This record gives sequence, structure tokens and C-alpha cells, in this order.
Amino acid sequence: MNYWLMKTEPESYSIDDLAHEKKKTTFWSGVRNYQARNFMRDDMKKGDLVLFYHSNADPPAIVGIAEVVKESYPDHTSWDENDHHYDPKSTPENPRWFMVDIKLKKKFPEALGRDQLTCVKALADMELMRKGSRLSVQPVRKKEFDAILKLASVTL
DNA sequence: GCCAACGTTGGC
DNA sequence: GCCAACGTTGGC
Repeated sequence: MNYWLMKTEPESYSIDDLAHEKKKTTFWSGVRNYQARNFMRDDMKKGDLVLFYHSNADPPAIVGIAEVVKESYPDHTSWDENDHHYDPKSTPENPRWFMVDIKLKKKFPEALGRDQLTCVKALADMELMRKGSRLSVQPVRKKEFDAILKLASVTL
């Protein structure tokens, strides 16, 4: 079992949007970064747990937990000319970008703002906390995941 | 809105 | 293969 963190701007897609989906499930389209793609395509497995993070938010925060319910498959928005994330180099025959499906498992009763996370020793080495970190899909260590559950007063 | 820290592109 | 220019991310 692996642990991950995925970023989204709540203005474009928030945890409440996910909560309101039929079956609380969505496909994680729009990732256009190779490192993030590789994590999704090669390493994310069904049952893995995902920290749901709001970036460019006030405050930026971890807001809940989701679960991978479908492993990687081509991101069809990449060959949709009308899509904001259209990439002419990606085609159905030769897809360049991939996505997974995630399902909401738990929305935190209180969002965990960045300022809170900064104080926690167990999270000091998190990719998320690294200055200048921009990776939108990133691995999380078990001890970090556990520390975050504890902070959020959540059990799964 | 600013800007530092990236990642990507493309000329050479 | 180098690297300058450019575009994007995301905290503040």
C-alpha cells in the first residue's frame, strides 16, 4: 500500500466538488507534468490512499483523504481540442498523458492549513513542504500520512 | 499581484 | 547537448 498527495486548485476542482459527484468518484485528468504522470501511470495502485490538497487557496491546506479506485489509463482530455489541457502530441493511438480514478474517503472536519503542517516535526521532510516544490502528484511516507490523520483527528 | 523556483522549448 | 528565453506553479 502506497500513500500519495494530489494537488488541486479549489477554484477549478475542490473536495466539495468531489463530495458531490455521483459515487464520490472522479478521474484525475489534466496532469501535464512527466514526473507526476509517471507516478500515476507506474506506481499508483488500486487501494492506495491519497491526501487531497488545495493549492492556491486561502489557506493552502490538506482537506481530506481519497482512495485510488482505478489504475492508470489514457487521459482523453489530452486530445480534446476544446479542453484547456489539450496537447496536440497526445492521441488515442499514442497517448502521452494518463490519469487514475479516485474516490472520496473522508473529508477532514477541519482543513489542515500549511501553517499547522509547518509546525509538525514528522512532516519536515515532506515534498509538499519543500520550498519551490511544484509536483502535483507526489509520494507520501507512511509516517507522514499517519501524522496527518492524527492531526486531523481522523481514523479510517 | 509579486516573484522565486521550477519545467519546457527551441535555436545553435 | 547547452542554455537562454519563456511559461507555469503556488506561497505569500
